Amino acid sequence: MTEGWAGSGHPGQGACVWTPGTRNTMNLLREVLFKQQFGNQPRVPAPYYRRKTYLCYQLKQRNDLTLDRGCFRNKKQRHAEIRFIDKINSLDLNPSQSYKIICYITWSPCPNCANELVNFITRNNHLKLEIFASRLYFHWIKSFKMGLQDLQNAGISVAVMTHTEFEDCWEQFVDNQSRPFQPWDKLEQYSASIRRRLQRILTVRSQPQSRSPASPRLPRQLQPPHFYHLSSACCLPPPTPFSFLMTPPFGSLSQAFAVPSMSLLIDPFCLFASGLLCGFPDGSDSKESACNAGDLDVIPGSGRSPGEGNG
DNA sequence: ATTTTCAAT
Ligand SMILES: [Zn+2]
Repeated sequence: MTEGWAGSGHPGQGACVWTPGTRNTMNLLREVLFKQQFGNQPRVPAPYYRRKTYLCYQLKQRNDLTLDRGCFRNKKQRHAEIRFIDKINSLDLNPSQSYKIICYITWSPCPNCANELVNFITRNNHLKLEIFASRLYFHWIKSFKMGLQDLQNAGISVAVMTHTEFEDCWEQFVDNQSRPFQPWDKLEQYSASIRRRLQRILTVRSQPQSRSPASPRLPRQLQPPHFYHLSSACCLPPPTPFSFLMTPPFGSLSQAFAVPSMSLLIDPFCLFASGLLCGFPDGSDSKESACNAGDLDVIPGSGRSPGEGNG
């Protein structure tokens, strides 16, 4: 029985499974697909294509023996991370044995998936999960940043893919024709920039009110609740940051559940800097990303129109 | 130096 990429048609549409002991029947990623989807360029190189989410995982024993590996893409609304969790759960791993799972993912997890991953790893203390993301998914939106923080607070290591991880991914998951990994232009430079951005996100800023020097970091149980768990719709990124300004009524979204406020979903500073809005009463996330321009902290829409860069 | 990103047409 060959369990290959599920889904409609071409490889890369669904999941692939590799079983130890047998021949490697896992459908490998094609080289172009790997470079297109795992590429960490800040913008998609021309000609345009859409960068989707691919998750490649390696399940390892304590002695570094790989027990399982596979690659997932989302299936409609079912994100790759959820399919990955389902897959690991289906393996019925021995709870008294410890495992390590390495994940290479093109986009970092959304808030809902981060929440599910936290629940998953909390229920499975014998698993050590390491996530390497090539790019940060909506990294300027507060709920997405909090999701990444939650991952780390739950003991899940979150890092940005470097040459080492790209190379390992190339060797483990790509139909590489036995050729060595050849990095694309400025791979390390892009990786370093994204890593700096992730560092800023994962660095818990001290609360302006609580200045107790004895408690540098609150335990997870005492941290304020987040909003993304109310509905998966909360983690849906707005099509454009200001799309809600253009839709006359808020419509079904606000009726379905109590959205605290749109300002909670978007970095206030992003809107503030855009000049469209000003005077947020809750300046919890203001001041951030004002400096460090030239990194990923640059404010979208604050400069000239995109696509009109250097010339 | 930098976004349009687990689409929907
Ligand atoms: Zn997700």
